[in-house]
Amino acid sequence: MVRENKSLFALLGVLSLGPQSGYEIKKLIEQSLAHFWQEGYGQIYPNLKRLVNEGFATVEIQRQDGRPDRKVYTITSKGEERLQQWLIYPIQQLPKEKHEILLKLFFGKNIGLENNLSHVKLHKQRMKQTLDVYRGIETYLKESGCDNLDSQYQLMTVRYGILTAEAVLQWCEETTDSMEKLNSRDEK
Amino acid sequence: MVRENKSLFALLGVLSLGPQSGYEIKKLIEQSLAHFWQEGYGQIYPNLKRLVNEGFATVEIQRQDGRPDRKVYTITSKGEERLQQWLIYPIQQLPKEKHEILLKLFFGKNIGLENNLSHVKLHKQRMKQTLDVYRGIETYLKESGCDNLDSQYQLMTVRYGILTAEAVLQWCEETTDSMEKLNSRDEK
DNA sequence: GGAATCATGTAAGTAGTTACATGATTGA
DNA sequence: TCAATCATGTAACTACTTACATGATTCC
Repeated sequence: MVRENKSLFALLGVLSLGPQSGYEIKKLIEQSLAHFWQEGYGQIYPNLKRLVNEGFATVEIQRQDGRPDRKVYTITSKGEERLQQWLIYPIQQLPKEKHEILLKLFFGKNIGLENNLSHVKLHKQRMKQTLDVYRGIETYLKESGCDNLDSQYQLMTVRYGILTAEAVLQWCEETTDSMEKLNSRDEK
Repeated sequence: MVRENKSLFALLGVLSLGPQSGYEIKKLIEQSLAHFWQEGYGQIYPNLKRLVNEGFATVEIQRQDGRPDRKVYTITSKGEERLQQWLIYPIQQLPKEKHEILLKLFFGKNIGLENNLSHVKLHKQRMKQTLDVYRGIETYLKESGCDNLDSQYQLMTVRYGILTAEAVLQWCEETTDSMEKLNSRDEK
């Protein structure tokens, strides 16, 4: 089976929003896709080169005074077709996830309860912050872009982040309770 | 920053449950850790070798008639110490997730609504099946191991799977609704 | 007869991360 | 003066996936 390079499609997708440089693409991914996708420069620059080689994008070098040159990438119609093809193609698998906290908890018996508890507490704290960020984005998208189709789709991805983050917070509370019960049972 | 090889700790963790062969470790991971962790043979066998080289485990070759030899790995006390050290060490980051479905949805404007809708429907169907599996495991763990500490920790990891899967199903319904509203708005 | 299970492993390729290199400008 | 931002990229390394190789046994 030939593995498709998903980074390539992430880049094509971003370019479908408008011509941009590698640097701008990175920022956009960090700001808008971060909760479900991430790319480093080590992936972005070589893959942009590849997109141009294969005719899915074109480059134009822009001189700037005082600042480094920019290389602005534009999606071609061939690139748009390829993107649409991929967007329509059904997803083959549920994503494979790696959760360090669950790996540690699974083997929790090997260490004291307080140590396990502190992993959960830290996770909860981080999750709360993340949720706040998502809620901010949700509010912004609801206010600004009711009529904008792109905003509607972006809202759906943010809602995913919110609903799952809330579930994780609920799990943190439930798990804290379970651990405290285990603790009081031990003391007897 | 030195990256820690988490596969090594997953293997040490499994070995902390009892001596096992690479083949058995793979099965155990598929059965019990699958929803938050996965390892292929390409990771397992070379890493087991490494564990032995570094004194975290020992090997014993068991001859079997009619069947291939087994290499049974046993965790050493040095390995147990290393595992505990890692188990206690705080997690540095929330996991970075890559959700193909959200990546596709984010760029959903490029294709027709029905195409986006079918991604969500397929996802919902798969998620329902996954949830059923988790609920089965939950029931089993609750019945069998109330007194067993390992079961208690395993239950916490399964609960994570259940709560997040339920949230995702909720999201699927919400998203289906949103899309149908967009559709009827378009028709006007 | 054919598929699945038991059991070990390697090779080759793809993906992803981190650190390094450069250097001007802007803002606190 | 120090950090951040703008802007591009590579090299080295680590992680991960897939396919290949072997071969007996057991179950349908």
